Amino acid sequence: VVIFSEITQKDIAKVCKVSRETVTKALQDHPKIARETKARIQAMAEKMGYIPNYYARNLASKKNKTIGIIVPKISHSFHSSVVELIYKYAENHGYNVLPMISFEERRNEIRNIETLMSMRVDGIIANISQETSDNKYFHQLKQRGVPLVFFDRMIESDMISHVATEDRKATCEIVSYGLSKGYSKPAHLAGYSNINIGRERRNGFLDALNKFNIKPNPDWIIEGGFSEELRYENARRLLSLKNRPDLVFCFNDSIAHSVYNAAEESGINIPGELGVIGYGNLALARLIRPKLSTVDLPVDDIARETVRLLLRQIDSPARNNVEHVVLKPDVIIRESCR
Amino acid sequence: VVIFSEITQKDIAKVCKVSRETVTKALQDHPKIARETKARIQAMAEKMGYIPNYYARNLASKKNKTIGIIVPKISHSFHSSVVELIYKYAENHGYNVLPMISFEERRNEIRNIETLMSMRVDGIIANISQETSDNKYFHQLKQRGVPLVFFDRMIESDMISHVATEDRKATCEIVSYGLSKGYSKPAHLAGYSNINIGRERRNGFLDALNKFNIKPNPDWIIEGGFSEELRYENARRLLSLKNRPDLVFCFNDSIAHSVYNAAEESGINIPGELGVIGYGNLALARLIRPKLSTVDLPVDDIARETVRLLLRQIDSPARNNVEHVVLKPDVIIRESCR
DNA sequence: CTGAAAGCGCTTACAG
DNA sequence: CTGAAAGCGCTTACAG
Repeated sequence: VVIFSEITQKDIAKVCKVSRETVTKALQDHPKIARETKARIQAMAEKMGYIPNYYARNLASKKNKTIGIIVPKISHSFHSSVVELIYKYAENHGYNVLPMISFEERRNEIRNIETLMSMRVDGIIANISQETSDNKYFHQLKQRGVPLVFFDRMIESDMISHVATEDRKATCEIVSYGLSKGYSKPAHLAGYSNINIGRERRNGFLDALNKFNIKPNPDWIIEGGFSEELRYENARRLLSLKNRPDLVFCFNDSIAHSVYNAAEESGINIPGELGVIGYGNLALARLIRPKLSTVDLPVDDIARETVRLLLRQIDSPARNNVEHVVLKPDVIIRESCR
Repeated sequence: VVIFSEITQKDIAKVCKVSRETVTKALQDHPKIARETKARIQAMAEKMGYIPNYYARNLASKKNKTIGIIVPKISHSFHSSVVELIYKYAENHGYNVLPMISFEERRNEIRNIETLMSMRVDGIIANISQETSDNKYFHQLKQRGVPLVFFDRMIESDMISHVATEDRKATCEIVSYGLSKGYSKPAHLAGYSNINIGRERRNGFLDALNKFNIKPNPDWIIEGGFSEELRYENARRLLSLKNRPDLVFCFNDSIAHSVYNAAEESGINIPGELGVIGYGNLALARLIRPKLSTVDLPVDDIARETVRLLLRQIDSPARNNVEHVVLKPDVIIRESCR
């Protein structure tokens, strides 16, 4: 049986011989409706397969209990994990969540913002695309009074809450560890410096060099290139330099993995001739040999704090409560530099 | 500046000194509005920061151009990849997509279905939870005329379109390969048999045994247990049997990885004393040693076909066009059984 | 305890 | 080319 026409409260009202409004109230378990009437109406609604119209309800009530998440990708374990956790935490607080993907393109990100605005979501959580280099559109959100929290990738701002990690410090720590093990020619396969995480990790790297009185060699710092091909190409380029570095700090573990491949190709031994350090502690870090030293991000804390900051803004919209949470990542020493 | 009140078409109409309806039409670039008026209204809307109300628009127009996706998880690379690709393909066809997560619980899955129904989405794509053993709620969707397509995990039905893979055949092929290499005591760490993929892979395993005239040993078939702990426990249990199998076909690559760990623990050599076969071709399959023989799923094809079947139902709702697409996975022989 | 009134913001024929 | 009318399905005070 195909039910062609949509069943509305009006239909139920007609069958139950009450007014439309009574149906509304019975369905929301309103205290002022007679128990018997309520039961009758609810049973009938169930029987008729009534499902409330989300749009009509939200339009009339002006409540939606919905938050949006914008991420550049979900097919990466960090992103999918955080999105899943945010989804879970937000749902536990009674919110629907709408995940949107920007595919690392600013154009899509803007479209996502607009879609979520048009949906009048109660708040937005965002992790910016690689192409994003200002907060123009996100600031508009704030101007309209839409609660907003950044996590991970962001353009830092006094106006916008965020949950970040101490990347600079963790990087300095792990690179210092490497340098303390006797490596003296450090290179960096870097992230984009327009985005906080690229910049922080780069600065942490430079901090460590500074601590060891090593002058950074510009030839040994290569920015960008995250596709499999580009990662490999950058690694090869680095390793085929006639003045070759003996330690590589990589912006993320995938890049580190490409360095492994390029090193194997060139017959360079890790960690003997080349130390390698990653970032992110992907599953692969424990699987590749030698096991990769890297930095572990507190995924669960990031998700939980992000939701907490957002709900706080939603619950007390009057106060302009911008909060910046900075979480501590874990340095994980394995076998790839010693 | 915080914009407290929402800007509506009425506001624009007042400023532009035209009627509300004219604003509507100007904004949708209606051909019957004077070019000059249109431009004036559009400019003003832009200037005032007008963003249409999604709910009002959908309620009034009865169009939404939105599809929902329900998956049990996104923090697994197969799921996150397929969801991301479906998202992309659907978006390319002009659809918004709403991904929802059931967290492997039927209760959540039902709630997701209801939410999407209340949103009157144009169609739903689903990958069922581990707890789901009938199509009761999904059939209701069909009864209401909501286009629906299953992919990967599903309860097969003549009433519901789906995109599946030839798991049984691929499994038989790869297990036969293992048996042809001299292993003779095959075990199976199996998926749940209430769901197609668990059943198909188990049947493929049995087909292969049958081909080689090997009687399945019930002690060597263990069903379920997907958490890291349970996987490891099952693997240990299997390997500590006094009559130990010499080949294990695993429902997925993660389980195979646990078998590696358990084997290492017990000093059992792979592939010498124990052959291991996985399923899914996760990134880890190439990273662990020996490299894992496994079956690769055509993720991109799955996503594309799923979207295609759904759009077909949306575009011609009158016909009851149930279609079943079955895609061919690739057997990938590496080093874990020989 | 029940219902009539007013409205949410937008769209779609229709008339002029 | 522009606007008045009717409506989408639901909710929220308010009156009785």
